Amino acid sequence: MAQAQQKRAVGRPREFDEDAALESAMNAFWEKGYEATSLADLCACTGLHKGSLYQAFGDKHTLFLRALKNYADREFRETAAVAFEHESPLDSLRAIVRKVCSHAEEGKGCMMINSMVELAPHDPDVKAAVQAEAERRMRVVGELLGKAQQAGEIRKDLEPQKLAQQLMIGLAGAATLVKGVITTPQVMDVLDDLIDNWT
Amino acid sequence: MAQAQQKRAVGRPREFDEDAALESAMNAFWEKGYEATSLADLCACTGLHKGSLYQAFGDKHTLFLRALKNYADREFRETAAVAFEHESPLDSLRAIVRKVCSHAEEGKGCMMINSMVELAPHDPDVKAAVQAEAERRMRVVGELLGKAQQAGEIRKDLEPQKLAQQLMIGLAGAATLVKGVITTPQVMDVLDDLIDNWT
DNA sequence: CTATTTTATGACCGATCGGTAACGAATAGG
DNA sequence: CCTATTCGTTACCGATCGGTCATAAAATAG
Repeated sequence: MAQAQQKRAVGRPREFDEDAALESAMNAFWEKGYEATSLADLCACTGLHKGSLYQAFGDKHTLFLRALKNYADREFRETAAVAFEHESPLDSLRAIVRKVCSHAEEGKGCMMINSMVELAPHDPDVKAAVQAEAERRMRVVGELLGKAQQAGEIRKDLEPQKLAQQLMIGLAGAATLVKGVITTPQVMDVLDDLIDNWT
Repeated sequence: MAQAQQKRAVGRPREFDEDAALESAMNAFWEKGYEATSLADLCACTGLHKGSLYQAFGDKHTLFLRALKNYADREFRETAAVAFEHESPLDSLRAIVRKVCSHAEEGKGCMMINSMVELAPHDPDVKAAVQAEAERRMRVVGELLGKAQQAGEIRKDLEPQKLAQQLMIGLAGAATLVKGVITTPQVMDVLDDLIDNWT
């Protein structure tokens, strides 16, 4: 395993950036959902042709799974980064809430939630991906809640596990309701109040 | 305007029950969403043919709006009924939570939430319907919260409006997460804890 | 009876769906 | 140079999409 940067391809080289194409596809799926995004849409937003898409990513379903994974990883990375910019665990939790809410732009919501609602009950692959991501986030949030409790920032009579579930449900509801019935600032306010109940 | 029960139709009489057909279509949309439910699916679950469907309900989009309205009205009716079986406003709220959670069966969720996530950002009609329904529910929940506060069942330092928003977000999150990452009993438990924080 | 109106049925429509095959262009190894 | 291999492009595939239409059946009105 010599070099990873200069991939010594044998045939004709790629003329497009695979990551950029994946990013475009991800945004299309994020905005319109799986069923409503056609191959024509994907070709339009990536600038590629069907053949290239298939050769690079496989069929629509496979491409969607990669896009979803890409979304999950990037959001997790960014959220974790934000979380550890603060000394106080509680401040980190509040920062996470703000980050997630601001990321769930109005009209787009959270791709994870969107996919869970649209596909999870009928698509085992999506369900597994969503469950894995939820578990990962629950772990991080649970740890932070434990630390916050240990630091005396949260009442000791509350179970961290329950609080983590409460927060996850709150975030999920937020990502849902921003799609039509409530504004992002409002939802942040409500979640802040929710956390206030724990102090 | 004589009689409503015996409709004196001039031509050939309907051979199917319109309400039953609407109910079947509603369940199909509820379970699979708008895009993923084809006309063929609707014909299969109603037992009708395309032509009959069109003549009775108009196109797919119109039928969906009627199904959504039907869902909203029935759920609202049932929820309101459950709410007023209790003397205590707080008990009514808890009953509403249980009702909504149990109605949002695992794998199907809540049709209102499903539609909001899938369509609200791109479909003005659905957005309006969802907003109207959210407003209606907020009103009921807000009233109950006010009464509960007045009855001393909820702390007086909390704003009913905020609590109503918290509950709506919680219910939305619940209806979302039951589709893959959490069970109905768990979600009920968490929402009960949420309300406990208010007492 | 005939005429009219409404329904049920199935054939049919163009458009679009996701996916594939064929072929020329561009690179590397020899 | 030639060959092998990969990529970009285009044409094409059958299936399905939502939606319409012609026609026959079933009722009432006269």
